[in-house]
Amino acid sequence: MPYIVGRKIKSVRVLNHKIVAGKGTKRVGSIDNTVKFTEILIGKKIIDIKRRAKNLIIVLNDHSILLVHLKMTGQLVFQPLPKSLPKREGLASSIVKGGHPIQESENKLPHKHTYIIFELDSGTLYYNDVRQFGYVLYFENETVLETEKHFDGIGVEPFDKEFTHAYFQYEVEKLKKRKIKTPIKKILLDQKIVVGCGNIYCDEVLWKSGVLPTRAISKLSNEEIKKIYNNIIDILDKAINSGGSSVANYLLADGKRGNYADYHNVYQKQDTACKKKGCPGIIKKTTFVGRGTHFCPAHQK
DNA sequence: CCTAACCCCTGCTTGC
DNA sequence: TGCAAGCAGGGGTTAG
Repeated sequence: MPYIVGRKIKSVRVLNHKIVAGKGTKRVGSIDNTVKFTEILIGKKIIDIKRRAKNLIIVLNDHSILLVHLKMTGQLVFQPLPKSLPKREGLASSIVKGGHPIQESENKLPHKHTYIIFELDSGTLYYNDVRQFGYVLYFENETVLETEKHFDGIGVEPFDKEFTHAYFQYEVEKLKKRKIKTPIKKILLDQKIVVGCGNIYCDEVLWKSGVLPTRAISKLSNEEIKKIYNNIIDILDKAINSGGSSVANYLLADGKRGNYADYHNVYQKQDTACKKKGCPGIIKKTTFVGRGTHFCPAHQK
């Protein structure tokens, strides 16, 4: 799994400066000089990869950091150097490759949406991003991440021991007083209590919990809060174990697609029968809190 | 302090 | 068949 840990960066090519400039982030223009971004990374070794919410933190040997956010269509795909071929097959192989590409054209890298190419000493790491919403930012060290408050105001990790039922219950109770009418979907989407529930998993969690996305948090029962808590962990766990949903352009690090979409119960299931046992409902889709929102009007209350 | 609206961007889908 | 408009969405910023 950690394909790139321990590898050294030999060269970096930035084909779209916006990805490294930090526009639309809390770090506007900190490094907007593509040359500087490129040069500062050469020779550094990748020693660790961490994650905080939906951010990827690539740690280098001098403890500088690449902060990566893929947003919806970003991809970080690693292709190892091809294994050296036996002498006799070497020539034949190169001929075959000329006329009959081994890979599908869409898998060929780099392609028109490849915006950064990291040459490592064992292969190549590509940053691709059709919609260019994502970013790869350089930080001198982890302290800078903190001082620049990049992660300020975001909630706990769903798989952290901090994320207990008691914590979730307590945080929801607090909001019940301040944000009486705020719908539960908005609370889950804004990442302030717990991170990880994007639009797909919000809809899935609420479907499984039998709670309408529009329901005001002040009207949630303790039992419903507990269901939502359990389902956040359950659904995110299952999604991760099946490699994510790959709804748009999401890929695993080796370029393969995840298959959690096969298990979706509501997301993009509008006008189909509700999959809850014995439920007569037909899944509906609306726009709510600025997002496509899917729910079963029969069993979600 | 809050919320709603807008912005970034391209590819796919829909409608005429 | 073509073309334009609409939609998708994480999360930041801006306006009110």
